[in-house]
Amino acid sequence: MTIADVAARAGVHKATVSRALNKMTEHQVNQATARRVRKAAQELGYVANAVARGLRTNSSMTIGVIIPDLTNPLFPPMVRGIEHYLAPHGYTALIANTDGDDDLERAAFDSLSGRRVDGFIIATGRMHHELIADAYRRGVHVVMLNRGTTDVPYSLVTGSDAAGVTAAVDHLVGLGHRDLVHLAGPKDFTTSTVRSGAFLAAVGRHAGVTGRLVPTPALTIDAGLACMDELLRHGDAPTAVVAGNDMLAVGVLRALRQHGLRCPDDVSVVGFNGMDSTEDLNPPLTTVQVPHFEMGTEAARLLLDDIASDEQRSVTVSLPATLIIRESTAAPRRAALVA
Amino acid sequence: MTIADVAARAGVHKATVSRALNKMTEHQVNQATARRVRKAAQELGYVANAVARGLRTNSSMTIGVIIPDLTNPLFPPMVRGIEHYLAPHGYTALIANTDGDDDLERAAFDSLSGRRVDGFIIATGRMHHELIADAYRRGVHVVMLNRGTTDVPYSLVTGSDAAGVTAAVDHLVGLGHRDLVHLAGPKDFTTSTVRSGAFLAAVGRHAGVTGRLVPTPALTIDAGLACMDELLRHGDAPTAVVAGNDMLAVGVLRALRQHGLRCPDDVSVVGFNGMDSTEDLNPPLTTVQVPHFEMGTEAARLLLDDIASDEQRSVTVSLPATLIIRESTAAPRRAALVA
DNA sequence: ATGAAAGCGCTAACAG
DNA sequence: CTGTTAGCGCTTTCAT
Repeated sequence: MTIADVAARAGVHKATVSRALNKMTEHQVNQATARRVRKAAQELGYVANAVARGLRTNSSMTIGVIIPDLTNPLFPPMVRGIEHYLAPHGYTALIANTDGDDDLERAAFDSLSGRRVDGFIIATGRMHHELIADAYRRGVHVVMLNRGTTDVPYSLVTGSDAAGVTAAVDHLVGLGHRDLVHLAGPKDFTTSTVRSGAFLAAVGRHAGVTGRLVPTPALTIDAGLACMDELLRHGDAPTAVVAGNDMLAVGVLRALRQHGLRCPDDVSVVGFNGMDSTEDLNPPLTTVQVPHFEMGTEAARLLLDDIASDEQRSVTVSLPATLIIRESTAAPRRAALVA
Repeated sequence: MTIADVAARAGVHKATVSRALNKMTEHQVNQATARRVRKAAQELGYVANAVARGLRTNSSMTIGVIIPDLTNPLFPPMVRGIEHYLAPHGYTALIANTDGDDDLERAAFDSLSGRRVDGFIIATGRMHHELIADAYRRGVHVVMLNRGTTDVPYSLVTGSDAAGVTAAVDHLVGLGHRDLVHLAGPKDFTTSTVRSGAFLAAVGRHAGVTGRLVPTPALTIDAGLACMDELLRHGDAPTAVVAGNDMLAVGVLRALRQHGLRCPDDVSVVGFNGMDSTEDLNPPLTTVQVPHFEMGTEAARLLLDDIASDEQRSVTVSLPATLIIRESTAAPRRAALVA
């Protein structure tokens, strides 16, 4: 079914059909004709060929979304947020997983470019990124999500990590903790840097409180397990740990259990991200809730605005993160003994 | 950058460029010329326009994937499996979320059809589905994933739910349970039907064991909570429940806690699906592990095969599900008292 | 208000 | 082996 079939059935020219069926141009055509055309289209079950339109208009009405790992519960809500905003605007998201692999990322980017997506939302985010610098040079529309790049002034949508970390530290100190550890995540993630800085600053505001930074090689359960295990082996354990994300926190919980320690009795743990499942962990995890869905919609809005106006703004939108207090944090026992 | 630019720079005709750059036709062109063309393309940073190619070849090299809820941990691994198979074959997935809403589903299907996807993988799955019947009539390539339709003979990829449920029941009965409940999920999901049937059959194989079927309005934490709460209020609780999925199981766990009951001491619980997080629930959940990633790759393989041969096979691939025994199941205490 | 004609970037016959 | 030509389905001037 093509536009020609509809034209034939309605007894008009192709161009008239195009005009009648297009929201922007339907006023240019006689009411009665338009109705006749729509009827014909309906009867034939005609669906406009977006590919042909794209070729002609040089716009595909699609957005490339690059995600490191869809399996990480962080990202699906963002993707939903993105689609939630795109769909009513007639856009579709092409989603590509990269497993954080540079080559796959490049391949995904090229593949999506070849498909002439109108812009990208990129939720990857090493700090230095050849790919993104390239894109910027070529004038490709991009909005960064979750993590930014320092190389290039693309717009960025994040959770307000700093505020979240600060709230976590204040909460812990308020409970009486004096020896905190922050499991910081990989050094080359901008989020890690921001959170680490906020952690140190927050700790510094409280007299008599020490805060240690422990980098982790990844943001995974295994990394959290390994790092906490290390700390425990050296008899170096703090009374409370602020994990860089919920996965690390789960790893910490496992390490504690393996060493016969209990949370929060022996060590308090705060997660980061507010994955749904944290409520049903053992114990239910105190965590910093980040508004992932809204981050997605916001990124999509920014991108579509940029595309519509064909400019490349450079704003940073930071959505509020809030501390959810559950059962993995309590007053320190060991500190009481020491005192 | 178009094919014409490359042709000019290499001093050959557009068609030659097309041939040189296309894996299928590059043998038709002189080695030296081909090298010259590739060099020119490289230097200009030429990326073939997939839209134009699609218009010409009437194939978009793109697959529509329809998912009810990306936030359900069940689906991301399937999506990754799909992409894992598609990418090396040059295909890209267009993913659409439907929230299980019929209208959104229709909208997604139409939108993807307009984009001329070469086929669909549909992971939705009410048993009767206007949309899918339509698609079948129109000769659209579809593979069903996770849940099937009874209306139309599309190929289907599932986990072997029946085997999983049977293993769960045998495990429970082996522990000494004689009174089981299966939280079955909505009646109009094929998975619910399959699991219910398997549950009854498995129970029937053991003398002196009763198995009750309790349908739930949805496969959510809240539904699990409500249904278990209901059972508990009526003093009607079994010694063990086989939940239709992990979310329901989490709900059951919460209901138990609210009634001051403990798992597995008072009631044993088995989940279904093997979401990652079930390992860190309180208590770690015994569950039936379903191979989601492989289901995704398998569905993609089936679909691409159908597309390549332009036929519509009608096979059902059922991938083995395995019982993972953790701490939410144990011998019944109450039964011992009764005996 | 409608029709005619051109062309988006590419591939596939067909010639040569 | 390479060039010529036509056309995929649509939108967009330009006429009328």
